Amino acid sequence: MTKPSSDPRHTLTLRDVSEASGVSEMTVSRVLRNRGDVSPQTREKVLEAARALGYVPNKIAGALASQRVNLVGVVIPSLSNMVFPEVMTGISEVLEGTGLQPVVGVTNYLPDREEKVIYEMLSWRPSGMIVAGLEHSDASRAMLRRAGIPIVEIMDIDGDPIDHAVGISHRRAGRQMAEAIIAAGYRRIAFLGTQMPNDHRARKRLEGFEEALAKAGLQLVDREFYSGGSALLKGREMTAVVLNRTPDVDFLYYSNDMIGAGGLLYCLDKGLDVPGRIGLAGFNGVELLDGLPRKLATMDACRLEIGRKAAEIIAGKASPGAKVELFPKLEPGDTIRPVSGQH
Amino acid sequence: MTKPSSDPRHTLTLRDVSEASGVSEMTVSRVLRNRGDVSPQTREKVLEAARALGYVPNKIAGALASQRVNLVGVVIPSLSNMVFPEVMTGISEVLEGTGLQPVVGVTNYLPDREEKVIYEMLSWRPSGMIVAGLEHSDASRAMLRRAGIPIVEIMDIDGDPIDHAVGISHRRAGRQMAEAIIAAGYRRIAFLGTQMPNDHRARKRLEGFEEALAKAGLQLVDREFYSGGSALLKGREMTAVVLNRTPDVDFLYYSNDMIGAGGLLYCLDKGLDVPGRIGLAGFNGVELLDGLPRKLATMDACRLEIGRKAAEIIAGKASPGAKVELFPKLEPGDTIRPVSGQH
DNA sequence: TATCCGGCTGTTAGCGCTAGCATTATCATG
DNA sequence: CATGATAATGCTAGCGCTAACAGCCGGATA
Repeated sequence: MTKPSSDPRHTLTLRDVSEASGVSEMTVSRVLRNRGDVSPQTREKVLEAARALGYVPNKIAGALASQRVNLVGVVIPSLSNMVFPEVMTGISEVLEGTGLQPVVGVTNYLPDREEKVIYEMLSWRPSGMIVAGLEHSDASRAMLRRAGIPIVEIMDIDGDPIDHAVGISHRRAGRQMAEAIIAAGYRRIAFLGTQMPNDHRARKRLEGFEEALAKAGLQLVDREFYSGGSALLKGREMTAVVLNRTPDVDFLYYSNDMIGAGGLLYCLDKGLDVPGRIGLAGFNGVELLDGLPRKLATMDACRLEIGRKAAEIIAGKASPGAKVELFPKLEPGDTIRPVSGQH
Repeated sequence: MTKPSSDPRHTLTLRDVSEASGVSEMTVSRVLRNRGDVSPQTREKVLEAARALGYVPNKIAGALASQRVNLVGVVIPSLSNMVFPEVMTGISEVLEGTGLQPVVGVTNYLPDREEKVIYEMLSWRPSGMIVAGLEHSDASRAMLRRAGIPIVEIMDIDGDPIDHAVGISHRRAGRQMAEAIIAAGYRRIAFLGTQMPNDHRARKRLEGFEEALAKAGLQLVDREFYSGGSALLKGREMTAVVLNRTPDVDFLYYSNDMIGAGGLLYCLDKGLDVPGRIGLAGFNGVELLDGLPRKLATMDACRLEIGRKAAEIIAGKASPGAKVELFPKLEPGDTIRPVSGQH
């Protein structure tokens, strides 16, 4: 009968380490978790044995026994649009020191997928969940509510959170941008954006935007939607379409910076006077814009801060009211002309 | 004594569902996992009860009991550079139907962090691991080797894999690009790239590049490095520096497309004749380039395909030799002039 | 009628670990 | 020297689930 330690294919357990170091499993467990009193000599012996064997603790068993899982589920719609990676950065930063670890799930803006992702995550019994947006299926909401863990919905605060919410008001952001555009004297304004029925935040921005236009007696003179493909290229194409269809348009409001950047490059290519003849604005405040020939007007979505605040709530470092509202700053860049009469 | 089901704060277990539906826990388990024979009536009853209670299975316990975990660890250096999200897409696509689920860990190009991430992941006993790159600490390699699960190292094949490797030869990619540049008649060539000691793939490309230059009796006339910040902006800045320091440079080879794009925008701003007076090339083949005023020369890194192939190996759908080499295609775009004498 | 078979359900025994004690060794105190 | 305090270690009993097998039942077979 070969001893387990002599079989390199055997999966190591605490028992192996305990046998190798001549102490009980419990003591090994204590050493490996840095919990409870263990004499320095014993500690050293155990650590030595664990290292020599190449033992990696089994968190599955540990989590089951201790009823504690150091995981935080993060459910977001996409990784490829530059906005969520930055949210993740904020989350990781804060979670770093807490022993908590983020686990990401991606929904591709599909409610069904979101439901599945949430179900999967909850089945690992995480210590908390961070979910993008306030719009979820009834089943998703019910699961999250029942889970008995802190839930933070992020990015948006225009709605009723399940537990906590950290974000900005996209409706207000749209309104603000519209007001700035109107104040700058633009009147024939078009919207260019994603054709995603489930991008609720883009939708709310547009609603706020149109609301403010209406208040000024205006309405959109054109609108164009896209889905899929290279955003920069799509921005060019849509801009071409709109400029062709509505030649006298004097402002292009994009639902995100990436297509806005494409539009800007197109306008510059065509030799249009920006921001004199035509103005442009996007949304998000992505780093990319810094490298453009001209800085696109945009609004920062407070992504890093949202990630941080959400993680703080999960980590119990902050115990705020249900909603935490952040306030994006409008950055006029070089693509909105200065307000007439005060330059 | 209140029954558990009457306490909304009680965490649900199989037992609750079993009591609610009047069958044994085992049968509930079978229904919920779709395994084994269960009569349609019983199945319906159980499903009904589970739904009514809002029961979410506990995978921790399930995994411990069955010794199977449907997780695949994916360890990558970064999420913010457009390349890994696409790899993830490939992985997810293939894993979709297999019941396996990817879990991402990010190392920020730090070997220490990589070691920690791998350790954490292995402690969840995943069914397989996909790790970017071939360079790891001894401890990391040992852990992976010991884990007794399929390991796939991706992106790079210039080296010795622990188990499997799927990727391209970055050395060869660098060489190929150099050859194309030389063939096009450029002679005063500069390199602009990341100052990351641990971006081994960028390093290998540069090595291959210089090797091919040397073979043609050439060497770099200038080089410039950066770290951090907005890549597009950095591309502009570095390009300005190089053009200023080495005015007669006639080709700029960038370590990635993003800084290459910045450089391209800068050159166009300055009214330089691209690709006549000066040529440019990047690396990766990111979508972004499609929207630029001129298409940057680049080499596709086969990201999607790498993700797919790696996932197939993990899922056991493919059982290839140790290494799977993919071959990137050089896309000359509009920033390398046509080879003299054959236009 | 005895036997077997396949469909369905239940029972038993852990998976590898940790909470919560119980136990022992060590030592200062009165 | 008994006593109690403290530090170090071990034991027991699960955590919630599933593999493996055992049992039961009705019907077909010989």
